[in-house]
Amino acid sequence: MKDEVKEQVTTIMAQIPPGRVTTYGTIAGMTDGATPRYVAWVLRSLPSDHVLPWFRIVRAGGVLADHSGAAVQHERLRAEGVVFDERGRIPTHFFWP
DNA sequence: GCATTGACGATGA
DNA sequence: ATCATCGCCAATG
Repeated sequence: MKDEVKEQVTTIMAQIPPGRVTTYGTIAGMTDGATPRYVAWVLRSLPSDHVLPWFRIVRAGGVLADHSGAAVQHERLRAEGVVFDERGRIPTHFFWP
């Protein structure tokens, strides 16, 4: 059921350790039947008062996702201790799992 | 029910 | 290395 998958996505998102990031494809692979697009849709559809670390989810290769809050996300990750290289990418060292 | 869109990913030029 | 295209799947109009 899709609600189950959405719950899996939110659960995995909440399990991301601080100072680490993960990708849409990774979450999609952990869940059953989810796709990166679906994960993205879940994040976008989250309510305003969510407490999930949505800013820890980036695109494949460690590139920030294309959304309006990318700058905020960058700032948040920087506050978490994540380091971006000069090309705006996150080293694989910060990837989770 | 069909067409468009989207916080993506992989592949090819 | 960058840019362009296709594929995926679900939601929305």
